[in-house]
Amino acid sequence: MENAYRRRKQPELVRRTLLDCAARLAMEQGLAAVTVQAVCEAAAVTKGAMFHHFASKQAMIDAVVAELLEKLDADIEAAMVTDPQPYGRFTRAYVTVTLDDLMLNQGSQWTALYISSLTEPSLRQVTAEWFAKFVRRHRATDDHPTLEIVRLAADGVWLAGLLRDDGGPMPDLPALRKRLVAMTLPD
Amino acid sequence: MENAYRRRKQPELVRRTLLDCAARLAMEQGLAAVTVQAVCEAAAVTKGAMFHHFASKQAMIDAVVAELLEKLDADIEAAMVTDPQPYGRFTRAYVTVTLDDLMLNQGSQWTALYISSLTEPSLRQVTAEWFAKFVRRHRATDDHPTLEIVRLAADGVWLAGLLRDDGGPMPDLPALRKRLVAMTLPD
DNA sequence: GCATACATACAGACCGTTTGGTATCTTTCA
DNA sequence: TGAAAGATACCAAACGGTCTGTATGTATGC
Repeated sequence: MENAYRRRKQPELVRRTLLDCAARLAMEQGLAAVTVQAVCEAAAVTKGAMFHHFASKQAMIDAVVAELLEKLDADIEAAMVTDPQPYGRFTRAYVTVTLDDLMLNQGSQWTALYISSLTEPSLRQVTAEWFAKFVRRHRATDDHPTLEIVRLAADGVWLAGLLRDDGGPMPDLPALRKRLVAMTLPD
Repeated sequence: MENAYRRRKQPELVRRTLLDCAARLAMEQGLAAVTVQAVCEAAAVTKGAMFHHFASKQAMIDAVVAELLEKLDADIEAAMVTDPQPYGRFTRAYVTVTLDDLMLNQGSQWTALYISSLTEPSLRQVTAEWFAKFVRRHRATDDHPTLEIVRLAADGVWLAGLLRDDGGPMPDLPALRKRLVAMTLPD
């Protein structure tokens, strides 16, 4: 994004870059590090540009979280369509998507941001609704107490992933995934 | 804490009040709301007083988190000494302390703060070490994969507790507690 | 009377946001 | 077809506010 002033205009790219930089900052240094200045500096644009694309800083952060939830949405949906077994289908998808993300990209790309969206009161409601939507939608196939425990455990893995880089204990993910998935299958 | 200037000096009380107010702010409005000004205002003392008791804002927050972890420590230890069954003793204590806290005080007193201590990079390491300490210490009795799943599920309940007030789905805690504890017992 | 426990006042940095201007892009219409 | 006109994209600078932290003053407690 060099020589930004006189270059060709590329609004879509700038917007994307801003969102990506904001997400990266939140993940690597916490939500507190997501200042307008820091994001713009990382994206190599000025604050004016940022405020052209987003009405406020909060609007930008909201957009980041919304994108994150949409991505999770899509991943879960994709995992579900290939699953022939109805019982526990959503729970299985939830587990696989969660653990696979942690296993694939070392840096646990979304974890910190996702958890951050829970601590910030302004973002809590969005995530709460997103989550409630799923539970409501799949009540018919995923209502068993054991399945709930599996989902809660998957959430717990998110947290463990946060501490991973700081010497926190990290479970054997492949084995854990296997075991959790097994728990979602009917006896 | 009225008439602060000419009242009797009570350093211990002031320190306590500051810590309590900082914790309350973090729990109710998120860690971002914990500014020196806001804490001092809530405690009805001046910044001078606060900086007399704590070397920096970060030192104060560290103290809050340290207290929280100490409290958890004590609660877990207390739950363990009354447990005759060695196998899974720590995991059982972890589950009961976690869920009982959420069940007892509606507002999930510590949840938000605890999660914040995971999100904020400056606090992560302390919590990671605290957690690793436990796992290390009780490896002999709590190393089974099922026990790990139970602990992860308990962590997941922390997260669910965060979303509770915003309409997020909340599990039936007494039933869940029963079921998780049952999973920690040898067959 | 000296250390401790505060209050007061202030400094300097950084925050999100606004403003005003200058590019580039797109549409319109002669 | 192309030039004028308007909309959009972006920069640069500055504003008011709030942030943490410091320096200094003043009371209390032993």
